[in-house]
Amino acid sequence: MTIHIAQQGDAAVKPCNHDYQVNCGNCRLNGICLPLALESDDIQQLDDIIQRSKPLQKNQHLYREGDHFQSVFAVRSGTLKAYKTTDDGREQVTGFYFPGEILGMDGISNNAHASSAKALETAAICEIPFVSLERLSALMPNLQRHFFQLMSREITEDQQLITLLSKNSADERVAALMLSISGRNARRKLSATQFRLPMSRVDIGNYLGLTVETVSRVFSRMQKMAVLRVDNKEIEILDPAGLRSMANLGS
Amino acid sequence: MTIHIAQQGDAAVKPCNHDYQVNCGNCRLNGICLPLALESDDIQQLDDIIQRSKPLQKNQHLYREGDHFQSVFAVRSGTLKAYKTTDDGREQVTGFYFPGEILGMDGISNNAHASSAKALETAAICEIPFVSLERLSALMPNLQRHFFQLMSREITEDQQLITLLSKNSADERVAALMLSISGRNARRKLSATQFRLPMSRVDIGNYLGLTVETVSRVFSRMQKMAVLRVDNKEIEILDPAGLRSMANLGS
DNA sequence: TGACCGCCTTGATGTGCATCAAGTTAGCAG
DNA sequence: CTGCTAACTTGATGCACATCAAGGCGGTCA
Repeated sequence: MTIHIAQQGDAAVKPCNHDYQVNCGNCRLNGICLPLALESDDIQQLDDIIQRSKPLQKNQHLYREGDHFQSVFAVRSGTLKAYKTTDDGREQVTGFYFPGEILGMDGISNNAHASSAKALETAAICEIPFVSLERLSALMPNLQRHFFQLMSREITEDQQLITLLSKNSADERVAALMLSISGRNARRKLSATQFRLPMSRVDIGNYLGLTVETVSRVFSRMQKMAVLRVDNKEIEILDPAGLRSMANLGS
Repeated sequence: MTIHIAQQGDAAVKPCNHDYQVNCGNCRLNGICLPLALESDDIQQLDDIIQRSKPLQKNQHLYREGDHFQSVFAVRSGTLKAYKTTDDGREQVTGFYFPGEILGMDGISNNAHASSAKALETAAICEIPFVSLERLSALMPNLQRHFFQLMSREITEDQQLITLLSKNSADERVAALMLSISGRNARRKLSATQFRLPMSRVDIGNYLGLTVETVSRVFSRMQKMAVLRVDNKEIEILDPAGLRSMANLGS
């Protein structure tokens, strides 16, 4: 078996050659992404159904509410936001998706995407055609189990957000989001205490059911309390314990 | 093939004889419940894994947050509420479950129930052991698909609630819940305009992120506007169009 | 370099719902 | 029936966050 190495001039014959060699087997996210819990033979099969197209640019849509549902997607790099548009034109951000996370599962129930997804920055995406995933799931119990678990996690996370929106103050909501992002960074072996927010204050507010002004004020307050250092989108968590107690979530 | 008819005296040998003859094939909910989209042979197989135990009394728990996850459940009669307890002891109701609906799917991700479920009134339940369901799903593509869809629907419904909590006024929230209950009644061929609320004002408020007092005031206001007739738990929708416009959801 | 624009911050004011408080009604046991 | 309790309603007051308004900062394009 020979391995084809990228060369000058390939671009003309192979679009997207810059990362054609990426696959689930060598992807550094495979410990947290869909291949989790699969044997290497199985990973190979999963890999065969996955499509990798050219990266999404900032603000490009991966799919839009109402689009025919065909695939779920894994984030390989970058960040996306999912959102619904209410009939009176307002937006509700329903989630942020970081590398290694799966989105699009809300489209399964009606064969149409229930929300839109757009890139907050340049993002590389793995597309997983759902019919292939179903076929494979029937053959690979571990994959079926894992996908059930992924959907179940989406449910529990939504329920967390419901509780947050319904019971927690502005301070608590923002603190909880910072902790969530911190934890997801840690899962990807990135710093849990220093990171750059990929989303705007508007998006944060929208996600947390707050206005921009309130989000901004909360950040200022946390900075004054020396819990966070905030420099525009750069965040440093100075006092993780303090932040956790502010979030008031316990778990 | 002989059909065994219930007789006096069976009780001694068969506990729970009062409804031992219920099965998915003859259940009047099979058009909206899990068996939906299955052939009758397949329904038989599904039926074989389903366990029907004696009904839950009002306020009894079906499962509690943290319990080991083994099964998902279908409601055959009665109503349940699912709720989480925050670490500071408060409750967050995450959903109400009516006949034909499935609950417990949030336990799949961690092999432990992420919420508690208790009966709001006497309720008959079908228990579906998850390992059996997985096994069967691998053999029956339609079942696998349908279960994926059910989980996906749970996700989209949670997202609806998120939007409701984050963007809508007290009036809109209550109106949306009334419409939701009305629609779910219609699905079960019951009246869409007259029904009895199985849950208390406290539960409604808790679910919608409001206090009891606010819920009560909204009901009074709607009654004054002749949109609803409210007599304690008895509800009559007098002006469905008005209620829809109050809910301000469009879809 | 300056002018524009999107994004963020900060302050002043307003309001929808929570909170507090005091009945009223329904269900139930005796 | 009488008394008890849980559930609900209604009113008065307060507050967290929205809204309105103005200004600062950073990036980009001519």
